[in-house]
Amino acid sequence: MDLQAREGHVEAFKALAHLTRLQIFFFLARAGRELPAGEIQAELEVPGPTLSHHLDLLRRAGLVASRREERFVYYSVRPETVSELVRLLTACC
Amino acid sequence: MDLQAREGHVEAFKALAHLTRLQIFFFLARAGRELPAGEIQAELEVPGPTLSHHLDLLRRAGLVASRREERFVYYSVRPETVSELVRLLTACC
DNA sequence: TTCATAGTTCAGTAATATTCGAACTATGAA
DNA sequence: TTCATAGTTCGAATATTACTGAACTATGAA
Repeated sequence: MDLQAREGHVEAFKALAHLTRLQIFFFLARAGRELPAGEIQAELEVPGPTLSHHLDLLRRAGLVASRREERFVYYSVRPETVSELVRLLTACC
Repeated sequence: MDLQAREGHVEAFKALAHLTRLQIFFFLARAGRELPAGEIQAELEVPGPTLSHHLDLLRRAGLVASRREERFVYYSVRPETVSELVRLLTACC
């Protein structure tokens, strides 16, 4: 196991290092399906621009995927990235 | 699995969300034993106060333990905290 | 004592992140 | 067209983190 700190890992941990973003991420994970941004907003009661910013950060970190369909933008977790973090942390201990 | 975002998880992810700290953490993990601060400093070539600051953050997040013995302060990873993160992330996907 | 070593705390500055109103883009319906 | 809905981008204020030289504490050796 290589156990090397890479910039990508830092970005992923950064994305999870904020309560609102962690809540967004877990809400998506619990849902087990893609959700439109508006449904996340209704759950977390955060202003639109703030939510958009957090979703963008999660997306750039590779933790969620986004897809536009008609008037909605659907977000979903990307399990591969999560697995990579699990693999990394499991290699530690 | 509860999959609830708690402040403690945020703190742990924050601690890992920085390249130097991730390097410190992995260096300790690879060592597989406690190391004095000076040995970490020799490896990472970071100024003393900066290293001290990062170690303090990792310690407050529960990711490492510290112990003074004579003139040295020994740091080691706390596997329980890492396991908790793994449990959390595994519950996602 | 005095000195050297190991590490931390202080304090000021620089850099990054967060927040969210206002303005914008995109899509579909009337 | 015109309007409403869904969401993003901009911009500027605020807040938080990061960095590190200087000064400090703690321990052991001479």
